[in-house]
Amino acid sequence: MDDMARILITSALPYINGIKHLGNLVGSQLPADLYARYNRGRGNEVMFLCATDEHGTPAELAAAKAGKPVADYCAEMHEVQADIAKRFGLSFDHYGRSSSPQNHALTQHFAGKLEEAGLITEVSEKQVYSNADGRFLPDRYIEGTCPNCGFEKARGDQCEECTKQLDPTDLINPRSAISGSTDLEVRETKHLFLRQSAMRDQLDQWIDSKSDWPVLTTSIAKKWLHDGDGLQDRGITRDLDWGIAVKKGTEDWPGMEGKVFYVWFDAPIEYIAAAGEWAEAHGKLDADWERWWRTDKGADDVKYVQFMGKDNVPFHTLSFPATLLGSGEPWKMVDHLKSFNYLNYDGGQFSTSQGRGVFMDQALEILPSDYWRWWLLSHAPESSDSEFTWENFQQSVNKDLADVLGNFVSRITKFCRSKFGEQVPEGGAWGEQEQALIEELSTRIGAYERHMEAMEVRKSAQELRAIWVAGNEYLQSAAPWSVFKEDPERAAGQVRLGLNLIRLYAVLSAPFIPDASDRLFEALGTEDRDWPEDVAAALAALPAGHAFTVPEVLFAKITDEQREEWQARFAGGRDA
RNA sequence: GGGAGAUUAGCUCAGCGGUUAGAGCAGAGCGCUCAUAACGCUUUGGUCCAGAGUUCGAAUCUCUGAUCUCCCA
Repeated sequence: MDDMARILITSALPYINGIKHLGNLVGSQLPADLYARYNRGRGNEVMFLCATDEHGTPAELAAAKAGKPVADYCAEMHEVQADIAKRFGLSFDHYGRSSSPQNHALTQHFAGKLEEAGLITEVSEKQVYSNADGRFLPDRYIEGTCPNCGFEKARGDQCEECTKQLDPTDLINPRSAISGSTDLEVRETKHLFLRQSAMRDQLDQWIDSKSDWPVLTTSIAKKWLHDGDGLQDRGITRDLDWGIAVKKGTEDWPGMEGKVFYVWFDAPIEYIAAAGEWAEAHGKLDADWERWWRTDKGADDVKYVQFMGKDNVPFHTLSFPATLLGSGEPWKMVDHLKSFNYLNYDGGQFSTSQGRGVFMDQALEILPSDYWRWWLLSHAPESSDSEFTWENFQQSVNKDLADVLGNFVSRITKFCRSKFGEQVPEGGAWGEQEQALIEELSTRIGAYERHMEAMEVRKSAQELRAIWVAGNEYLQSAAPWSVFKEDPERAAGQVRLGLNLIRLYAVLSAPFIPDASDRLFEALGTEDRDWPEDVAAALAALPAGHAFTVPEVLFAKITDEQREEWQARFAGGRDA
């Protein structure tokens, strides 16, 4: 076996204002978890990090709507999201918060380093201030009549009716989208900009060095780098209360009093800060997290993989790298970047605002997480958008989980119990059929490993399913229920192999369906979760005489009645 | 307005220059009876969005167009 590899995995940070839907889940956190669990299963050292993204105007508004101080609101919502993530089996080593002290310090540190490197400029801007709200309003929180088409609810950044891009000052009868107040004025305010334009060549070279990235990813980055005037500088501060105070490291930043960093700047830095939070939570030293993130402190042999939705690619290929490279410090940069398309819901989009589709908490109310994990991962939107329909969900889950895998476990354990009792029977030797099975499994497991390592999620699922099917094919052709009548000893050997197949399946399936896998290990009375480097040896792991119990139904089927009920319930309008 | 992706069997998708285009599900037939009316075997089913071009040869490359989705302006 190869030396143990070290894998750093991050998934895009979910925003704090509400529970995410299944489309969000399958776009980053779930495949990241699959990859993390697989690598742990292979014996690699894994650091899997995620966090809630908590700053910005939407969080403030959501808190105000809930009638709570924003810090309290975020703290509560973080707990809610962390709890749901845990119940979905997302195996983060740490699930942090972008509002953590670690992220405050690190964000201010990066800003200071970028300033030292001459990559920060101060720009004076005119922004709309609402006297009634007592705050500056981001462009999209100003509403008015579109000067182009007359649409009355145009936003300050764009008219959704005629798609014309607008400046807030273009609007006729502008008003605050928050309070409706028309008592608005334009005020001068100063902001810091990150000079991404000055880093274009450096970023370009870095992208060029990633020859193994998908064209989809590099072409998006290249377009941003070279289109028009090239990569634009971006504001990294805002006039808000909720956020990370603008400082140069630990020192004040003259002229920036009362301002905070813009959420896009501090959010990706939380990937790193989350490792710091992990260290604190586990009583570790700084060196323990720095060996994942600082190439001068041990991270030079780390493989770093990011998971995200396609819309997040520019941030991860340009903005965040600009921060890291610009600091002049030896931070670990991403090695592989896996992005996903969108999952649609029954002929339309999942919609958080309209409550259309299934949200993570609702999903767990109606079925265990493994059902969702299996369907979502085996239908992950990798090459294009994919679609969730209840019919497809019911069919796939019933066939794959209940019939192919669940029933396999059931038939072999129950047959053994009735003929040999609840322990692994002894006697019998492997013949041609068994050798053929071992060969097929070896080939298929090899393919499964290659797909997993390439992060080909759907193909991995297909191969795993084929591995389950191989067990049914073997049983069918070996037919121990017939053999038993003439040659009980030979049947015993076949059953012993079948029971060992269950353990093998529990090991291989754990990344997809961890809870079911745990139940199988429990029923088999073993904690031997070693990856099958040698299939023949793995199929002898449970020796004759080893006691087991027949597990309860592993996956109950989804009935037509259930499907119809859920279909109606989730058609639109999250029950408020 | 610019860019990207998609369009292959009823459904969900592989295949991305080389024999008669594949898988799973659904449909049909047969077998088995250990099992969650489960499993196995066989099988029906396709102008590979349209048109033009390159090539000895195209689902696969090029161009044009259509439809859908997303991103950017």
